[in-house]
Amino acid sequence: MAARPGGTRHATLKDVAERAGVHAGTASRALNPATQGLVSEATVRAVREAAKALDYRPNSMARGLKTNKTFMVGVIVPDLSNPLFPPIVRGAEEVLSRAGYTTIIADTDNDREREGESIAALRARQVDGLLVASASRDDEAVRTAVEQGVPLVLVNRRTESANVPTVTSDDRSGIEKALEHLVRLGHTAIGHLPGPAHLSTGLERARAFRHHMSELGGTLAPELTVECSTYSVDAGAVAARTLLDQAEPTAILAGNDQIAVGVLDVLRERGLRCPEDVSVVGYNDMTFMDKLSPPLTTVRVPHAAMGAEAAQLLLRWLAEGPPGPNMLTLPVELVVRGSTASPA
Amino acid sequence: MAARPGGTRHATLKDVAERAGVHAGTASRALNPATQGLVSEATVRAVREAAKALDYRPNSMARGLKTNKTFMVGVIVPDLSNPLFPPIVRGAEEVLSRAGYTTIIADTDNDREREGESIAALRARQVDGLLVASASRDDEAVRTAVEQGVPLVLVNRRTESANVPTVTSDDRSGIEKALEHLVRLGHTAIGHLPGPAHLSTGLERARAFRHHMSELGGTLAPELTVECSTYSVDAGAVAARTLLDQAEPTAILAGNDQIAVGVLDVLRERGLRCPEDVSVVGYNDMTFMDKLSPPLTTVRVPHAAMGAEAAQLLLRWLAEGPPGPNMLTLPVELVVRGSTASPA
DNA sequence: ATGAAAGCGCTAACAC
DNA sequence: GTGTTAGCGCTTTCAT
Repeated sequence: MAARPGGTRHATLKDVAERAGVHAGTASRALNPATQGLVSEATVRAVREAAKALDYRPNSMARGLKTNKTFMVGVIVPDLSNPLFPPIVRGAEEVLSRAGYTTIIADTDNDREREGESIAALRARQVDGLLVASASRDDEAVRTAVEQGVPLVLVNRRTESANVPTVTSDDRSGIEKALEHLVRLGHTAIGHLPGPAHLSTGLERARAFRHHMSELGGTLAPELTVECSTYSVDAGAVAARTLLDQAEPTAILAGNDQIAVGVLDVLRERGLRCPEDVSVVGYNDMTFMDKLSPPLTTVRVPHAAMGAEAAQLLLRWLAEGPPGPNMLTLPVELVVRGSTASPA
Repeated sequence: MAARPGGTRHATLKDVAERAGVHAGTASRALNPATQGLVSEATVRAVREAAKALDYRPNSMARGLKTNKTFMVGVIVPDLSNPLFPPIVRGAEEVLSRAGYTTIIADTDNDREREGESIAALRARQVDGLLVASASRDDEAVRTAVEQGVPLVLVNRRTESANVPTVTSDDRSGIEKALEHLVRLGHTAIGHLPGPAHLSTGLERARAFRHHMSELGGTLAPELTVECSTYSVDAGAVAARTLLDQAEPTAILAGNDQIAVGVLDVLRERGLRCPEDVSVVGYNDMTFMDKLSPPLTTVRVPHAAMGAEAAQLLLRWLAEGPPGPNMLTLPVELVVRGSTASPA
């Protein structure tokens, strides 16, 4: 080994056993809560004491090699810098760490290929399971992993490539609430800037928009919808310009908050006031969306809870074997702020 | 093992060796770039082919157990939901993953005790080294780890508890640039809301404030400085109220962007306009600070670069042994936006 | 150039 | 109740 310079060599189970005057096997039993009953109380005490004295830490690799469990879980996110994902990660991590699992985060940088690589790398590390927040509707990497029996739970985005437990939020109800709000304010020409259709959130919110618009009696002209190429401020701005060039919406429903920010920029750029000339609704309620000018009306998604639920599902899978089809949909909430008002 | 239901058993090196018609030891040599020269070219080809056919992935635990290296690095952050930290993590992760290292992130939730637990948990996982972004000036856990020879690099925050390589940004120059800007605009009564003094960023920026204020000839009354208990919007608002109760600054330098957001809230709450009545400067330039109203003048800190440099330092340590005293300070940049103007 | 064998630290099946 | 033993998958020294 590359000797840890000045480093203390770590105590091994054998060291503990010797100090306690027992065999390594006995020490193992004494330290493990599950097998502790098989050992005399005096021995348990002696071993525990020796362990404490030597500051013994079980070597998780050795244990993992033997038990074929690592107590590590991989979490794959498309972009950790997107404020949407840290809460998901933290929600998951809290649940997992309480159950003794360590979380490894992989960031795919919104790149499909890197998602595959991340899954492969994590599997090579023998993670016990995977939480995937980056799935696309057509996701080869997820399909493969699922086929190979990897315990895997999707969060935030669904896929059509595999039948796998998934925790999302209620996109239909979110869109419905947003539209109801706008229609109640008197809007009929409502523009929609959905996220990319290759992501479930993009497609499902777009579908929900069409469905509820016709139900609520709003205008459903094709030129009122412009799909964004990505969930970003820039793509939102590009789409907003296209929309405003080809139609005259009094309100715009954005695919997410970043897109909404892009919309606000373009409105300013064109001398249109929000909400007086055009109302804007976002989606997700990221941090600081209440500090924009005007504060953004948006749909609040319970990201931390989604992460936590997904982690629960995964833990159950790990403990009890694969669950049946399992689609958890968490409720969302419309947060009305200053970016929406009745049309002039 | 808890059989992976329907799962494919993973190919082992022995499987590969058998398929290639060689011994496991030979297969190992053939697959390892460093020892590949010891093996005939034909054998290398055969083994590589077998490995590919079986989709062989070396078991990192088995390897680690033997080599006493895990190729895992722990990264400890105080709060992943704070937009400041994801870029640091990503910067580090990119460098580390290119070198074959996997990153494990631990979130201490701004809790000293949890920092200690995280370090312990990561060490129990046999990480090869640690990147710590959560250090406090007086940090027992870091001190202990360093004393025990754990390769450890600090990023973003320094400590006085140990002599350890550290990558930060230039707080003094950041404060100086901000103050110069304000003084040039004509401000003399400049309030300061530094972060908590138990963090190096809090203390050092406070010191720099005093130093440069006296140098620039501004007012340096004690009632113009109010320390924030945490780096948060709420703590910033609390401190801002205190400040405005006891003094009449025409400009406020906030300890970071969150604090600045709290200041903006309080100004609004009191009917004071920014920048007409009070100018505000933040610190860090987090995402969306350019979308506030008014857009926030702030000091941009190269977080991703800091993460990357810290990772480099750690890699060097891992490869070549402990470096000497090593304090890297990255330059910062003042970003002037709409929240600063000349006093009325 | 390759096979044989030992052993990393741990757990578990088997003795006694 | 505790010692013994084998072996998880890999690397590496020692033979040959």
